[in-house]
Amino acid sequence: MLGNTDGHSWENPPSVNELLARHHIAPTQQRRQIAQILFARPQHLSADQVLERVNQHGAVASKATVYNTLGLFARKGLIREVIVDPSKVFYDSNTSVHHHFYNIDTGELRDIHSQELHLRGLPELPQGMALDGVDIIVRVRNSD
Amino acid sequence: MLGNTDGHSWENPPSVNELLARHHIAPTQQRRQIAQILFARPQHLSADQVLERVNQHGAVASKATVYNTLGLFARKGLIREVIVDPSKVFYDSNTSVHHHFYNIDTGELRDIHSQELHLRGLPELPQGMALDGVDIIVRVRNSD
DNA sequence: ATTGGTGCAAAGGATTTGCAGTCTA
DNA sequence: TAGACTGCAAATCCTTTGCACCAAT
Repeated sequence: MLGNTDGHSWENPPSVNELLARHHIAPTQQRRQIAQILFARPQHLSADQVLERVNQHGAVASKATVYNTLGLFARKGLIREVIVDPSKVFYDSNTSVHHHFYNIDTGELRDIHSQELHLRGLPELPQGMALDGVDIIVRVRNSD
Repeated sequence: MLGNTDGHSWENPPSVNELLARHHIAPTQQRRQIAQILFARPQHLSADQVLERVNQHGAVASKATVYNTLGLFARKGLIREVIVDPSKVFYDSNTSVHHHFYNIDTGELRDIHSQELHLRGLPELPQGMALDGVDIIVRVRNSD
């Protein structure tokens, strides 16, 4: 795979500055740092985890800024919100089309590549509605 | 359709007492009332909406009891939790296999019948995991 | 008597908000 | 200097918990 839908390749990732520019987001210190963490590799992080990591080596961003930034990135299409757990939102730095395994025992989230799972027959949308996205979540639990 | 997976038909619904008995749930006043509301028809309700409706004609159940009861019903398989909105859980009184449209503008949740949408190639589950369920959420927004 | 169920209020946790201070063009 | 961004603390909202009371076996 050389790239994804509206994005970049993970093999040869653009700089964070370029990423932010591409999505029309003003590059501030904390936005760059947060993007740095998110786009180090495809991953699923909660706001709390991002907050923790961004401040791991000294204070960089406040809680409010992390929430604001993640919300902004999601609205701008840089990252994807994954809603699988009522208690917190995950942010997925991989925006290519794919789906998820969610382990309800451990809270672990794993990708399902889009080739592994296909939908047949998306029903027509109700009047006056536009498609925003399709989420497929395969919930699993530990079988022991 | 005469019935659904582990359940009952909506054309000829069993009494709430029978429903509770079938799922090994002790029939108390408030559980009966809550079931009454949920199973009046297939629908999607938040805990708050259930609380509101159950107490519409005089106090019947407290907030804690509504939450406890909905959690219990979900664990026992009487209803299905639908997680589409980070801010609240919906409870679906229709437990037959089906999926959902979710309007991110209005918060409205609508069924997609399982015949309208099929999955091809459920990937094999990771080691030591058992399938719990598959949720498909088609997110839509108002196109105006 | 013991077990389970309920109600109330308080606690909890994730997220948002208000607002003052900062930065940058 | 205006407009955008940040930080802190307080506020909010949904949900869970602790604990005393009540009901049924």
